[in-house]
Amino acid sequence: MVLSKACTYGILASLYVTREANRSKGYVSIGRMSKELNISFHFLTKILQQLTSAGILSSMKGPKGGVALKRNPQEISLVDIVVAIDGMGLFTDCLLGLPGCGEEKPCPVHDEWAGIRADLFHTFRGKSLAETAKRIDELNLRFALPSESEEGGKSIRDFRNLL
Amino acid sequence: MVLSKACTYGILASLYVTREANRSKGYVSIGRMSKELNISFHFLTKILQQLTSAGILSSMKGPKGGVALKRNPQEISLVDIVVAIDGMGLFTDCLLGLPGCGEEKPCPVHDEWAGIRADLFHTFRGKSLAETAKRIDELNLRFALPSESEEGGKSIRDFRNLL
DNA sequence: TTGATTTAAGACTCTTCTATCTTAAATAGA
DNA sequence: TCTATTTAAGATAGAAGAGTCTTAAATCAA
Ligand code: SF4
Ligand code: SF4
Repeated sequence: MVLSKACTYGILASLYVTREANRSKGYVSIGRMSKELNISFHFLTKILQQLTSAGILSSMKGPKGGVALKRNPQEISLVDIVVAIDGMGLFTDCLLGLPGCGEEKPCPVHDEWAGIRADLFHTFRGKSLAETAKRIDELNLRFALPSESEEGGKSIRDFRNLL
Repeated sequence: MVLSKACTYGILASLYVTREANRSKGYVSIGRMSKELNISFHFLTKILQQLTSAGILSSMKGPKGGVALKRNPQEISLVDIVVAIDGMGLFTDCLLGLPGCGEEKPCPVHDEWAGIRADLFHTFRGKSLAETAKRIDELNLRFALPSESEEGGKSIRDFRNLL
């Protein structure tokens, strides 16, 4: 998997918080978020703690507590979330996992992977929480996991449109 | 990690076999290969078994036994190795891991990821074992893991050249 | 102040990936 | 045929990721 589950959930949760912030002031309840996104409450809590200690979210305990964006959602990019949870590895590691990766002694797929890797980085870096959340509303995109009942859907794995 | 360790090793081993095939006829010893690539013998054996049952390699037991390419190395692409070991997931799965991924109900990063995913596929698909092995010789590229002694090198993780 | 609510933190379980070890089967060569 | 060599196959173990559970600490409201 390219992104860890934790990272995926972190992105979805960040977008959720961004949208809620547009609707009402105050902190967003993790319990409510976990229900709406179909993510395990305790697992989600752990992930959000990472984002909190990374300075992306702030949190508050007690009734009316929860998490909130610490900075302006236009200034937070998806790469911030990814790095906070999965680290920079995706954007810096060798595709073949060879230590000492680099221009001096590249492996056979270096040039191509370096380009794709940079694409990935720039894609995530160019997407702020604010505009991504906005696009969700405009285009009615999905960003929650499927509920137990609609699990039947499975992934569409269409090999042909890649050719 | 984008590719599993097993898949990485499978690619390196395939390239090794391809190069050996240019030098001498017959089967390539897994024991010798594991030493030169610095990959655990038993683990490598298991991976090569996958490639054998996938029809990419043929194998022979006993003295002078080993593995050999079953088809012409110009007709085997890196995507064949990846798919045989890691499956098609990398080229078909959602980046966010949402089931039901697709055009009908895409997630917020669909368009970008679909493009990058396709790039990855075409890159691997466009690289045959033959030409990749050739490029290794021409450009003196690396394709083995570092030995225990040169482990010091570590990965170069230069954040800046991505910006 | 008291109690209900909510996040924080850490221990714990479960699964998957990585790697190792043992035994069996096949082959070449003496 | 007999023996050494080499891959095949399955059991086992270790590490990391994913997910759960319990207890503690902070906060609000009555
Ligand atoms: S392609 Fe470049 S970055 Fe990837 S493993 Fe090879 S040397 Fe490293
Ligand atoms: S970007 Fe497309 S492929 Fe990736 S998770 Fe979203 S819908 Fe699925």
